[in-house]
Amino acid sequence: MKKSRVKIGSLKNINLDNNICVKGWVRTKRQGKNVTFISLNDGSTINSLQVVLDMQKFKIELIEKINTGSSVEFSGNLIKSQGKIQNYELDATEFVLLGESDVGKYPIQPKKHSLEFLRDVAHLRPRTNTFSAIFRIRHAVIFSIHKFFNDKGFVNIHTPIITSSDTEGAGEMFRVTSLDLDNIKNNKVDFNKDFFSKEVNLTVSGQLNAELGALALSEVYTFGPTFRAENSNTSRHLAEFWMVEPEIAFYDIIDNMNLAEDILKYIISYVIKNCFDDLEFLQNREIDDEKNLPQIQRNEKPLIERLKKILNTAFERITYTEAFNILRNSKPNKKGKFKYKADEWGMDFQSEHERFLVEKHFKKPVIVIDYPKNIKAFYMRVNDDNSTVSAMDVLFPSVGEIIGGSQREERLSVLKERMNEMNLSEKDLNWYLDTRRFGTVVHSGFGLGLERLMQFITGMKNIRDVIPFPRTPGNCNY
RNA sequence: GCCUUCUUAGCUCAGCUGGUUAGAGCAGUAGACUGUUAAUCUAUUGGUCCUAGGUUCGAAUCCUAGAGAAGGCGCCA
Repeated sequence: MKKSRVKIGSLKNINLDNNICVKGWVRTKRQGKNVTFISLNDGSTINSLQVVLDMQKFKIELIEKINTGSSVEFSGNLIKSQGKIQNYELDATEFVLLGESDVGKYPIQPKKHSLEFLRDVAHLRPRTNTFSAIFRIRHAVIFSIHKFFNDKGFVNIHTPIITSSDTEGAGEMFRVTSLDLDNIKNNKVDFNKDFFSKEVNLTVSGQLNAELGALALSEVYTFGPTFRAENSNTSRHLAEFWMVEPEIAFYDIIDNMNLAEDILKYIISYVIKNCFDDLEFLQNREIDDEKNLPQIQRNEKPLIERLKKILNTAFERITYTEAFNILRNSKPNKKGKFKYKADEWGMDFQSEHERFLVEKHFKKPVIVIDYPKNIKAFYMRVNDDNSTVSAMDVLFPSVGEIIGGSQREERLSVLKERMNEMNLSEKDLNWYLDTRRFGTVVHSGFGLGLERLMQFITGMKNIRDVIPFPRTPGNCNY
């Protein structure tokens, strides 16, 4: 009788001395004269299963074909382990080698690889402990986001990936076309002949479409890929990344801040509860990694403590003007330590300023609101002072801006005026303005960068290591 | 896009102010040993020193250009 497969992650719920079947990929093999030990992982947990092969029960030629990277099905008894590291192990009675692996050519060796090298073999890096942990956590984060919104009665709206609006000014866009680019007549592109009869691009944000949903369904969110063709070469930027964008009718900026703080805490507490083993692994990895760094460059607290601290900390909420004054009067500013001096109200904060506020001054997440209107987008609601808008940025330690959002401008005349100021075409956005023409309401929303949040939760320093297949300038493999 | 640094074996790295035949650990291979834990021990294979020019009697090492990578900055999430 063929036994059904048990995932290695569920073995802790199974009684010892049960006969079971497991399938997975070999991490390491230690072959001996009497017994061979195999460390088997199937991706369900960071803890690989030790499989013990009694050499007298099997042909040695068959055992020799089992190598790092090969896939094997083992059947046997789950028994108490004689080893010190694991509580139980599989005493194999039979096995089937499902897929061989040429260990001389398999790039993932049973040793520590650099993250840079693993990026080059991104198609195989999920086979490592680090990346399987990260991708399990990523799943938990995604799932918790949907659960958070679902439990609150939000409706998930799929906003389009291909879009004709390039109004947001959120960055350079990727052009989408079905034209034969090798045969353009007169070097002049006629978009009337293109698939959509107009110029279209990959979306940089689902916000404007989400607003349409909010002004009908009250509470909505989009969660999808967004694309920026900016030539950004940093450890915090991707050309293709995932963004969560809730949009809520009848919410003002205070409600908006509360929602942002709530969801971040919810996600983090969900991950601590459901991915503790993986977090612990990443925490130890980080500690190990930082041993080679000078004290100043190390994290003050281990990963899990940093996450827990977020849960029991009320985020600091300040206005742009308050933040500006703190920066202007700060020591580094007076001593000229900032690369960009904070001396003129209206300036945009640079990452060094954000880092000072979060890491040095308040030592906790900070929400900055009421930014000068000149440095913010057209759809943000103009405050009564007529010089600031009801924008909010949530700043996190180490990753910086993790959320950007605002109360939206619901007054048709003010919105039109702002679009005029910024030279945006009313005609192209008529569909958007209709929401203000017919039953407009106060509403708010924000965008949460999934990968930025992932960086904070996993402690990974480079954003390319928290997404399975990173897209960056000059890099689109796999 | 800008600034800085880096590129040596499959991987992680050493290689001094230019000087003969470029080294180590791991992986691989052969063997030994063993309830092991990234097992251990012995032996051993393996190199377009990123690429193209240049300087020099002589270049992994110095210079120029290019490619790729990392960190920082800007744009932002």
